[in-house]
Amino acid sequence: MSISAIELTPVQTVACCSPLLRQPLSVDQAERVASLLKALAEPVRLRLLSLVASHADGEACVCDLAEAFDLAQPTISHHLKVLHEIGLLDRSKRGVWVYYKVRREALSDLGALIGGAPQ
Amino acid sequence: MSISAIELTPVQTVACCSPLLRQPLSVDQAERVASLLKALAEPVRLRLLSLVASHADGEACVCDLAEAFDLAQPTISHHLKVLHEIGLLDRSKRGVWVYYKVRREALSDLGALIGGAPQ
DNA sequence: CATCTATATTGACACGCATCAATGTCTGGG
DNA sequence: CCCAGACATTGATGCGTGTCAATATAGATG
Repeated sequence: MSISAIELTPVQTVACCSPLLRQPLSVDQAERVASLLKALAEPVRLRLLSLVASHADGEACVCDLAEAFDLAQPTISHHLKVLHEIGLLDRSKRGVWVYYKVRREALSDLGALIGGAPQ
Repeated sequence: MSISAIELTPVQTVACCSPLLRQPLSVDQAERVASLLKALAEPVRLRLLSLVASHADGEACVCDLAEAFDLAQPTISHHLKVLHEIGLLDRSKRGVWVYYKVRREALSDLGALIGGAPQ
């Protein structure tokens, strides 16, 4: 159902935008950026991101992550799915385990979009 | 109820944090960062920010801003209040008009927190 | 095939929040 | 003093979403 063979994550579709303050955002741009930020703007997901990043090899399986929270396993899976779908987490299945890894480039693109070009 | 006489905006209370990925966020840190991002993660507020920034002198009054949206005036006031309260917009009243101005430093702090230190 | 474990999906519920109409507050002018 | 205009506050409503229990899927092992 994707438009082309090239798969673009939501992050990539806005990473090209001017920094927030350079010119008025269009309605479409604002909605795309907002949905990205909404995905980040959740305490559990923020902790998941930083936990994954701090893990050995920058990777962590769901079982490692779920231990750190007082939440049901489906809830953790849900949050990981959200982060994966917007392109902030890579997902790789090895055996029975699923490993997630932070896409640092995506996060820094988003940071630059908000804070202005890092240059 | 603040800890000291120095008034810190929500942005300033997290701006000192390590970048998101350097070490696992505490529960408290995650909640503070999340509430900041929630304030940003709204299409109307994103457009308001970029509109104010693009306005002459980097300032705009509510009447200028309200014109750009198909929303009731109280809704715009509500969004401006949210952005002001987290420290992303400065507020100054002159006569009957209220002018808002982007605190660029606050935004760039937030961007750095997400995207890693701009260095 | 049967079973166990790791992870994902589904459906339901409760809570937060964007929005509006109505009303309040403040300032300037006649 | 009263009116008009700019902006804020309040209260109500509908929708989005974080959470869980229950269930499904999929890989490993015997």
